[in-house]
Amino acid sequence: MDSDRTDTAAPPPTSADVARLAGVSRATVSFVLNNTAGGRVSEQTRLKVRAAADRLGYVPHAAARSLRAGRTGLVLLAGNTAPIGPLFSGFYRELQDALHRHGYTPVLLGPTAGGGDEAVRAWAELRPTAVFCVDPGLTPDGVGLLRRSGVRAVLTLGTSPVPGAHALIMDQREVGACAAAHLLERGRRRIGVVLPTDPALAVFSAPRLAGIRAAVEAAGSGAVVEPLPLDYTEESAAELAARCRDLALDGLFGYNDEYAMLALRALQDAGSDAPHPVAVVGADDLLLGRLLRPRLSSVRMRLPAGEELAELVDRVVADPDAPPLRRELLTVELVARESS
Amino acid sequence: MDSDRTDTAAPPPTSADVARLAGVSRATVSFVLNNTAGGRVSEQTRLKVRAAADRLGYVPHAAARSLRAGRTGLVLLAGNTAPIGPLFSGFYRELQDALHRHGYTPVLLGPTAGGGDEAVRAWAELRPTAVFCVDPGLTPDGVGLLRRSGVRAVLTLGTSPVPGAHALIMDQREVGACAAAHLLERGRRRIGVVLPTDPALAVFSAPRLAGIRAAVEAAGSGAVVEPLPLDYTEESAAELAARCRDLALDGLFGYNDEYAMLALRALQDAGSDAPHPVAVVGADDLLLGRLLRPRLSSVRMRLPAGEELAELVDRVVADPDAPPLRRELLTVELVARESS
DNA sequence: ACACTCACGTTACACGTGTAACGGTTACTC
DNA sequence: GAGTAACCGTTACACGTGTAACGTGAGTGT
Repeated sequence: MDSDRTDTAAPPPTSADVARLAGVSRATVSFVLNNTAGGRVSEQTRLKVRAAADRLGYVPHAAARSLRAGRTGLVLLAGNTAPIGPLFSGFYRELQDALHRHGYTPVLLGPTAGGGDEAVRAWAELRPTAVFCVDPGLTPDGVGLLRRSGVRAVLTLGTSPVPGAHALIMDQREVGACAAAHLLERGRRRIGVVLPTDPALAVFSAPRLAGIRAAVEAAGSGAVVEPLPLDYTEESAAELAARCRDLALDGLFGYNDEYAMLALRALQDAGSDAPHPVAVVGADDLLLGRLLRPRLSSVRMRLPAGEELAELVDRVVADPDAPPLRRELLTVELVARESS
Repeated sequence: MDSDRTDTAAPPPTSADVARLAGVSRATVSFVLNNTAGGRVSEQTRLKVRAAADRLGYVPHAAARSLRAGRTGLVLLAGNTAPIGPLFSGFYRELQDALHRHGYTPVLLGPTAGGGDEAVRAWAELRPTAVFCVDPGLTPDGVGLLRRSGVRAVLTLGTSPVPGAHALIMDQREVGACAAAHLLERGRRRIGVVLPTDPALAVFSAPRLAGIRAAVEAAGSGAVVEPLPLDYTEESAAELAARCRDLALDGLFGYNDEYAMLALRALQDAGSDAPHPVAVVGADDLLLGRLLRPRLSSVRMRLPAGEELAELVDRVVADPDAPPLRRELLTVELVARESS
C-alpha cells in the first residue's frame, strides 16, 4: 500500500464547501442535509443548500460522522471461511437486506485472520454496532474485547454458544441425528459417515458426526458408526466405496448432498447400489441430488427469515447489558427418496 | 436502529486514557503504538505505554485514525449479487487474502442497492481507497461520483468495461464461444442454449449466449441458435427437453454445469440421450458433472491468482490519474467428455 | 414603549487521532 | 563556562461532522 505520490486530484468537497457556496453556515448545511429539527431553516435556504450540495457532488464522510456521533451503523458478518451452499448464502443475503432496511450497514469480512484474536482486534477497530461471527474464531476473550471496544451486541452463529455472546444456534448435530434416525428406521445397523477432509468444513462435519453418534447411542440399537474420510475426488470416492464393502456397511450418511452423490456414484461403479445393499442419505436437499437414479434422500434444512433476525438485532442492540440470548435457528426434516 | 437507552457501559478507552495511565502525553502514546520516528522515546517509557495500553485493552479507533490520516485502507468488493460457484468464490477469497497481505482492509458489500446510484453514494461515504464492482451496478456517473469522493481506483469486474474505470475483464462471451466451437466441430448445427430465468444470472447468461451467436456467425456454418429458458426445476427441465425434440436440436449448451445436468437428465427421461441425438456441454467443470453417465463435457474457466490482482491494485492506487487499465482475467478451455 | 414570542441562523465545542513544531535537560566540545 | 548537539517529551492544530446553546430581527399583545 505505497500510495504516496503528489497527485493533483482535488480533495472531495466537505460540508464547509457546501456552506460557502450556499452562503450559509455549516450548521445550516447539516440541518438541511439531515432533515434535522423541522422548521429551523426556511424553504428557500433549504433549496439553496441542496442545490449547492448537488452542484459540488457532496457526499458526507462516514468516518467523521460516526466519530462525532459516537456510533457507527456497522454490522459485521465475520469469520465466514467455509465454502457455503445455496441455503446459507441465501440466508446471508436476506440477512444483509433486512439489516439494511433497519438502518444498519451490513459488511462481510473475509477470513483476514492472523493468529489468535488479531482478527478480532481488527474488527474492534471499526467500532461496529454489532458483530455476527460464525462458529469458530471467537473466544470468550474475543467477546470481551469486542464488548469493551463498544460493540453493543456480539452474536455467534453456529453449533455451540460462546460465553458472553448471544447464541444463534444452528445445531449441525440435528442434521446428523435426523439422518441417523431415518437410517435406523430403515433397519440399517452399520452406518458409514462421509467426512470431508477439507479442514475448513470440520465446523459442519464434526457436529454432524457427533449428532449421528448421539442418535445411534440413544436408540440403543447397537448400531455401528464408521467415519469415512473423503477427499472430494473420484479416486477418493472409489476408495471409500471399497471400504464400504469391506466393512459391510448398510447405511451411509454423506455429510452433504455433493459428498453423498460422489459416494453413491462410486458405490454404483463398484457394483453396489442404493438403497440395497447400502442406503444413502445426504443433506441440503439440492436439486442436483434428484438427478441421480436412485434419487438421493436428503436432510432438508430451513433457516428463519432475515427480517426476523434483524429485529432481534434491534432488540439486543437496544439493551446491551441484557443476559445472552439463545435462539435455535435451524429446523431439519428428512426428505425420503429412492436412495434409502 | 432505535438504540437510545441510558446504558452504563464505560466508553472504550482512548489514547488519552492510555497516556494518563502511563503518565505521559498523548503524542508519546501515538509514537509508541505506531512505532513512529525511531529514537523519539526511551525504551523505558515505551514499556510503560505498552503496559498501560494492554492493561486498558486499548484498541485504536479506525474512523478517527483515517479521518486524521485522510485515507482509509478500505477496499470495497461490491455488487456481488448473483449466487456464485466455487470458482468465483475461491477467487474472491484469494483476492481478499492478498489485499490483506498488502495492508488493505478488504470488505464485501452485499446488494444493499436501492435505485440508481444510491448504493454508489453509500460506498463513497466510506471513502474507500479502491472499489471493485462486478458487472452491472456501476454507471459512468457512478465512477465519477466515486472518483470525486476520493476513491483512488475504481475497478470493474465483468464482461464489459465501464468508461473511466479500470477494467478487469472476465469475458463471458468466451465461454459461449468455446462451447460453440466445440459443438460445431462435433458437427452440430442446431444448437440450443439453456438460459436461467433468474434475472440475477443474466449478467452471465446474456454474454454467454452472445458469445455462442458470435462464434456461430463467424464460423459461417449456417447453424441455428435457439435460446431455451429454464427455471431450475425438474418440471421446467422436462418442458425444455420436449422443446429440444420439437426443434430437432442436436447440440445443447447448458449455461452452467448445474443447468446442463438438469437438462441432460430431462433429455434422458424423455428418451433422448447424449451425445446422440443431442450433444451437451456445460460450464464450470464441476466435479458433480462427472458423476452423470455420460460424463458431462464442460468449459473450464481459470482466473488469475489474487496476489497478482493485489499488486495491480497497488499500482493503480499509486497513480490514480493514469489512464484506465484493461486486463483479461478469464481463460477458458473445453474439457471434452462423453456427453458431446 | 416594553416584554415576549416566533422564525431563522450562527457560534462554539466535541468526537479520537497523527504529527509538525517546539521546549527542556543533559552531556559534550572548544 | 558558554555554545551546541543529542535525547526525550510535549503543546497545539487539523481532519469533517452533529448539535446544544446562543443571537437577531421582525411581529404581536398590552
